[in-house]
Amino acid sequence: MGQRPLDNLLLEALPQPYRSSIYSRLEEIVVPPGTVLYEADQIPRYAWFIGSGIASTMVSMSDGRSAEIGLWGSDGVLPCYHLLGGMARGPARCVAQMEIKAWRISFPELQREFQRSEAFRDLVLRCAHRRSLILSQIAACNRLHDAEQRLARWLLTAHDLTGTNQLSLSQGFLADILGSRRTTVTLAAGALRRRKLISYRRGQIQILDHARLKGAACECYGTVRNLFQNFYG
Amino acid sequence: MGQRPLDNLLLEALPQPYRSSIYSRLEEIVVPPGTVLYEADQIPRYAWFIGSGIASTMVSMSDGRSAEIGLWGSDGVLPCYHLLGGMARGPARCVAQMEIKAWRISFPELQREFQRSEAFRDLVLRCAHRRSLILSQIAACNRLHDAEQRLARWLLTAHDLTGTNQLSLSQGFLADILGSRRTTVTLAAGALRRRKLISYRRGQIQILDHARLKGAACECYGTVRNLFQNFYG
DNA sequence: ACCTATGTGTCTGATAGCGAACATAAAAAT
DNA sequence: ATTTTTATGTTCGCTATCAGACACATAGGT
Repeated sequence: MGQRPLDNLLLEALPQPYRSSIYSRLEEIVVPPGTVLYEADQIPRYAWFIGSGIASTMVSMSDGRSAEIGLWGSDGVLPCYHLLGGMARGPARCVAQMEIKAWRISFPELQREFQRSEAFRDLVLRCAHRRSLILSQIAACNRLHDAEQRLARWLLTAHDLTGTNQLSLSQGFLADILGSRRTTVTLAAGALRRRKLISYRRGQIQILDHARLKGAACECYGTVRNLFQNFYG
Repeated sequence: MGQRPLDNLLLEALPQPYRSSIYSRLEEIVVPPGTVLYEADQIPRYAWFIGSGIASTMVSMSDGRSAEIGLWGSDGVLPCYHLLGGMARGPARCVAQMEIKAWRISFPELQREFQRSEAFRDLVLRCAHRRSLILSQIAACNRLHDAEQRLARWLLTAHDLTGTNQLSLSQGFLADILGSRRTTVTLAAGALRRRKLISYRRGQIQILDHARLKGAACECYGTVRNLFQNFYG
């Protein structure tokens, strides 16, 4: 298992010496779980390159209900869509789901870098490309699959992005992520625990059996995992 | 009401004389409803600039169920995500929902144009940007809103993209689009008809009262409509 | 006029999830 | 040690949707 290395795949894919010149302009920062990396409907202040930890992009409705539309780890840059062009406001906000170590930079400055450097732009475009395809799959998954399948998918993806089987998340937060009620998550998690695929206690979830948990997840887990492969290869 | 003009907003936003040189390399074509513009998991043969009509991008699961993840009219280029870079296979296929008049071009040729021309690339990036934001909203909508709200949203969006109140679609196809069962669509459509917001008969749906239909739709209609505004402005 | 495809209405029973309430338990704060 | 906050377990009735079946209506082809 072990923690992922503190690398960001996009930054590491940049050619030298350009990579070093970028790093020198980045601010290394550690933020606690719950930190909002950027807000919905606002121009983002910073762009973030995650080194370790995960963050969720979430869309909230006016009645307060919400659903996760993307889970981000140490690949890519956030918010990558907003770098592409035009007005930079979107319906999603981004929240750290655990302690995150990241490099950050003023968003307008990174927009200028996107215009200036073809090497950097190409990597951002690859990131946006993959992420759009992943989002496509998740959009359909949100409609077609039930809470237990989506919970299993989410746990496996979170494991892949963090390298740990131990996730610190309450069922209430998982309900926001999955776009379901807390009681629905409790039932789904209880069903997975009864089958000994996971265990949990008060905000700590542990994956016990990856192979069988994959069987409980919808096909979207595998589809998305394939899209994550060779992100910049 | 009346039909939309036979223009593609992206093409029309190109500066002259470059625009004319692009047009000269495009093939003008009319395709019937049901035509697949590109398949899932395959490298697309053509890129399409729609002039009139609408097409749906759909994701299908292995059990045969499917959901629409995007509705495309005379803005933009399809498949815009695949132009961004890297491997060009995605989980979505694209189907014409009515007769489409479009300009098409070999996909690899348009990829080269994307690399070559900054003016063209900028417009594609704006398209991909807006579309990613719209897709984000739809991904959450698919999870959080019921069939009747989503049906109302879809009908209004289809109207906005085609300029007509008369849509030729069976409830069976609407079920595929909305990711629901045909009987669920029948119930939702029946409820809207009882309130005199729409009328329909055998594959023909008509919007009767836009204002009140908007009231029956979820907030996602307005959110997405705002994102469509000033696409290239 | 007939047949056939397809679209629609409408039943069933079954299930997933909602929405709200309440009890318990564990951690955190004082 | 006590209080407060938060997380989880569990109940209830209710609704939306599923899954399957069948009847009927309509449009198109012959």
